[in-house]
Amino acid sequence: LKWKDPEKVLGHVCGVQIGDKFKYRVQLKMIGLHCQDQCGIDYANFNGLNLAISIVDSHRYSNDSGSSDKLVYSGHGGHVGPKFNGGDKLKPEDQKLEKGNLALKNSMDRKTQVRVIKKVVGYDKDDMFVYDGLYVVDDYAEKKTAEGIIVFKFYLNRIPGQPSLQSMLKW
Amino acid sequence: LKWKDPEKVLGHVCGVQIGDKFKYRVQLKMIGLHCQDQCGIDYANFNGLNLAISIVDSHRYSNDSGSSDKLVYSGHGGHVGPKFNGGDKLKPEDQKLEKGNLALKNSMDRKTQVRVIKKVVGYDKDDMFVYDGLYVVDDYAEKKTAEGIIVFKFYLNRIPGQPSLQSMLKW
DNA sequence: TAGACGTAGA
DNA sequence: TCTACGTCTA
Repeated sequence: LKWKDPEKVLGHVCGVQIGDKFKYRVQLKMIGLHCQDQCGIDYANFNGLNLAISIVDSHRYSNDSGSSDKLVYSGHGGHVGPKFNGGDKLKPEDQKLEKGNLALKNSMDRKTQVRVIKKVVGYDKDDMFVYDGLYVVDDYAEKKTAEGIIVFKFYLNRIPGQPSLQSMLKW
Repeated sequence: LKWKDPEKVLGHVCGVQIGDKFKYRVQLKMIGLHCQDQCGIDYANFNGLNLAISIVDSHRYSNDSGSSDKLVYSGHGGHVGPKFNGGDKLKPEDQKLEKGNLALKNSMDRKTQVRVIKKVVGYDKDDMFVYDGLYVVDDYAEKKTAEGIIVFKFYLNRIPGQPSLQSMLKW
């Protein structure tokens, strides 16, 4: 269920608070938080431009985030990341600035909000997807891995004024 | 939900008739017809011996069945079959007589019943999983593909006396 | 048709 | 940890 008006799609989802937890990706889809079954980057076409709507950080790629209000999110594609289906049997390839990667770049250009869902490992003996709130893509870079493969890195910053994930999670 | 007694596990499932249709694999699991999410061969350990319980023919491997009461079912493993996840990017390898393949062989030796579910393509504009009834594994062979890869073929025959799938499906 | 930061069982 | 005859979107 998607609309062409960014104002009705981007940003928070009605009824979902920061810290809300979900066990399955399909639940994120059902409530409209992240409308992709497996893909980490959801996006839609708004008046001819693809903008990112939400991303899920499941730690399948190497997203070395520093502080809690910064997030480094890897682009998708290229069979990058050690936990991919097919594992290390698939040869890594250059990632391309297309699909979700391009949408994230467009979101950077337009400074639009992106919802972030993080997979929290070992919460209450289980892994959970947790809504972390809204971020903005401030920068991106083409990195080269040790094998010489191009991988995109998107640098997101959490929009200030939101309650911290820690406080909402109540560990 | 599995028991150690083959008589309570093998054979028909209470309430499920030949020709019953299901859209999703998970439905087969919920009613106990085939308790695997993705794997085509379900089996369990009965007094130390793994026996096949049910198989799903989704046509991902090349199962060239002849008549309607015969079924040639390919073993699993080895990244065989053109419709595999990862597609043709994964190198095919020899299949091994283990897991589901071994269970099917054991079922052959013991002449135990195996439930068969077939994916029917284009039924009522949709693909459906249809319960086809009970078969027995009569033979198996190690085949070599054109690339020299070992693939198992299990030759199953439908147990006589069951209503035909055609008659129960009411095309 | 191919790709995707899934998911459960062995 | 790895596999597996899935399943949806683009």
